Amino acid sequence: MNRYTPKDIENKWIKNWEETNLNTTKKESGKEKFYSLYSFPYPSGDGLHVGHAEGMVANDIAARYNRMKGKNVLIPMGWDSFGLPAENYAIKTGVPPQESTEKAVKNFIEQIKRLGISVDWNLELGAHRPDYYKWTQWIFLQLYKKGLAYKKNAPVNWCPKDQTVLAAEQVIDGRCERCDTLVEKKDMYQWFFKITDYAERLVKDLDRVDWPESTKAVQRHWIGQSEGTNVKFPISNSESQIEIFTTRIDTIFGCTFLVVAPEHKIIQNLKPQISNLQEVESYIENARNKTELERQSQKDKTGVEIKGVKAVNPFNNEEIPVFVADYVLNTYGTGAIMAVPAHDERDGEFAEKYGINNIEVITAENKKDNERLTEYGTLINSGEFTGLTSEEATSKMQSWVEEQGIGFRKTTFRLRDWLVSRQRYWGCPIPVVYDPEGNPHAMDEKDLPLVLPTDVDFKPTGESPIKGSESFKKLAEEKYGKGWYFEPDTMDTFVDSSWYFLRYADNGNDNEIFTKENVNYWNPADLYMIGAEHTVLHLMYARFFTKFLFDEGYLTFDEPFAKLRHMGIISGPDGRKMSKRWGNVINPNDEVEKYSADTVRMYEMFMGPLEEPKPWNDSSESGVFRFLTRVWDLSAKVQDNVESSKQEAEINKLISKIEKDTESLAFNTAIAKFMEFVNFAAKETSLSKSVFEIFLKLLAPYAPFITEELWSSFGHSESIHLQSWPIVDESKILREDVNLAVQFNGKSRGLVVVNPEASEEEAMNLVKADERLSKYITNEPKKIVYVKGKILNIVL
RNA sequence: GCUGCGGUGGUGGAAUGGUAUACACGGCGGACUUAAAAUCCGCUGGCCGUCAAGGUCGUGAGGGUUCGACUCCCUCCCGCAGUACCA
Repeated sequence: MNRYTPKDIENKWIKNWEETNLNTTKKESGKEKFYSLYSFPYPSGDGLHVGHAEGMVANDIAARYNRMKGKNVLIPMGWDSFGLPAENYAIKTGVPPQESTEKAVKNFIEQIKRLGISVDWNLELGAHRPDYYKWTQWIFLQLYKKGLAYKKNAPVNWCPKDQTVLAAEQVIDGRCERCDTLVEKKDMYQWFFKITDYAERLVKDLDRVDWPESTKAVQRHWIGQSEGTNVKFPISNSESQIEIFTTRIDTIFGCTFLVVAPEHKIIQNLKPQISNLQEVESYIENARNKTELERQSQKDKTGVEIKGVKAVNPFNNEEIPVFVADYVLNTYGTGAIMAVPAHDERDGEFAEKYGINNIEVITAENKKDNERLTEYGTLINSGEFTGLTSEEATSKMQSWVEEQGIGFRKTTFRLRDWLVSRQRYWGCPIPVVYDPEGNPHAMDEKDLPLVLPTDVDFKPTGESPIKGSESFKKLAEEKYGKGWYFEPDTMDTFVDSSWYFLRYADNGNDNEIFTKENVNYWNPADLYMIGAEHTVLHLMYARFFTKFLFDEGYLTFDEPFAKLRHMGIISGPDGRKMSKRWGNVINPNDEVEKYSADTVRMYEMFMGPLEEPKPWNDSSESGVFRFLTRVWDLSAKVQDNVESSKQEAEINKLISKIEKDTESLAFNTAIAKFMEFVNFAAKETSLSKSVFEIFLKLLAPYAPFITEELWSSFGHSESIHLQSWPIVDESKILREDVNLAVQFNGKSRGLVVVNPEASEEEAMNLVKADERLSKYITNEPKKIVYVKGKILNIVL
């Protein structure tokens, strides 16, 4: 028998599979479909990392398994290829992003092929290619038509280093998620998508998808649905009112002041009444200049009373002061709150500082003195509502404000509209043109794509580099007339990745974004593998787009990812996060060179549960290589006519184990079971060919190369990957005697070997006959618990 | 603080009500070899005990439910991740 030489074997089969179009997507009638989707990777110049490999291999095992199970399988790949790294590289080196991106893509494709991922490369797409972004622009136009894409002047998050605005979701702890620079607030005229229209559905429909609970929880939290009440408080001596939002209307008798956000428009309306206008205005000016981080991290609450203005509590007609304070956010609720210092931590803290009084209106049985009760309880000091529970009072008070016409029940969300403009070059151009007066006009669909110009200077200036493009200017004037110009901003790259999964099956279709037939056949994805870092942004935006296209009648489903799993983050061998800084980065292609692609695939799956974080361990990896070598060596023992009921039994048991584990993505335990089988088979003097061939089929999704080579060495001309998944033959599984654990009072004392169908009496007789066990029987058993084939517990 | 996940040998982990530690790594001992590598075989949770038979403890801690608990329930501790003035 020759030795296992993976490099030659693997390269041979990569070529062979390509030549025979093995991975071409098939859509045969009468078959179920399986869509195995890997999240749109950014084609970085550094190449594939172990996390990519982990997710892609999981997708590939699922794809190959389902193919053998007789399904039509789609496993595509594309590139989230717009974005800052390529542009920054261009600024540094002058290499156009088009060029560096295509180079990186080429490298990615080679690496993915080398891992044996059965991607259909005919369907490969890239966000940066005009044949793709034509349709990104098309979606923009559809949103625009429905009023869901709009332009407004708003204070936005501005990253001074990247020289662009950021979405709320891209600001982490007041810093730019990409470069960690402190984000500034800036008023700008920008494009938004009205994702807030979908807030309720985005929360509710999470109940329908098979996703990790943690990911759903993060999305729910981000969207932040709260049930509450809007109530209008009249202003004394004025027509104006301040509308507040509260989730605790039951505490309204304890409201001793109102607070409005510094940006609240009511302040402008009340100006003539304000006696300390200068103080109020300087506070507002001050708050405006604070960065997001400064506002968040200040420990003390600050604020100023708006003197000369009093609000009236509609429940008890008492006059209360009004403050402006930046702990109230203009972007949430109505931008104004009723403050109840006795039952809210924040209001309490503020009231203490500014000497405002406290009225307790809620009590509970076990409440201590001086304790601030923030939970529900029973109402006190609340007029006719006194004595009611918080729940009862909430419902009565809501009815009352509705009757009075001064308020209503309201569901409020934390989610804000999605700011999509970016003042950068390497992104999808926004398909909008301005007339000489500066009014925006949507482009006509037939004029798409609006192609990114190449005559630009990449240096960032705070405005899009596209502004300087002569060709862009010329194109606009030729098409629309003198003085017309294109929108120079590009779209957030998250727009590109919000719909790519819908395009694969129709990639290259220049007439429409996709055919309904294809898109609704393959989608939603049956397995979406994506890093755990993408829990809010991409997933929420993609769900929004899908729901929009569903509403527009293009899709028959409104959740894009039926089943989603994260791959656990792999840390370095030292247990630290892989980073160039620590020199602990494992490059999957180096590992392929060192051992084989099959080894890297199986090791990454064997490390631990797919979703758990886990450290890389070089010597464990060599254990997987050892396993594959043992598989290879086993083939030398294979003979045509070996009759072994034991081997038949073992392989049939293995079929159902591997099937169960593969379906539940428990790849680590599946591999352990392969190893157990090999440990068994290695002890046999000869191995039945039919048994070994079943083994190879089971292993094929995991280790596609070695199995293909051995399969072909047995004289098969058709690929192992085109074979059907083996079917368990129950009759071959031996009803062997089993070890029955024997316990006394729940303590294990030994075992007896019995037929799994043995009666309790038979089992007891065996125990009595066994000296080492019978010695424990000191008196008549009080109770005997017998579970066939598992346990015999004798209670004394 | 809140939300979610987790805590099992020297290490990665297995077992979701039934012999805790499968599988693998590492370690120890042995075979083969001039030697090494590779390969193969055996042992490998702690403690007591003659390396025996056997006993005993043991899944973060403490309680509970059960014939029986890593698994279910309660209280608490610790770690990781996300999030944070959201009214």
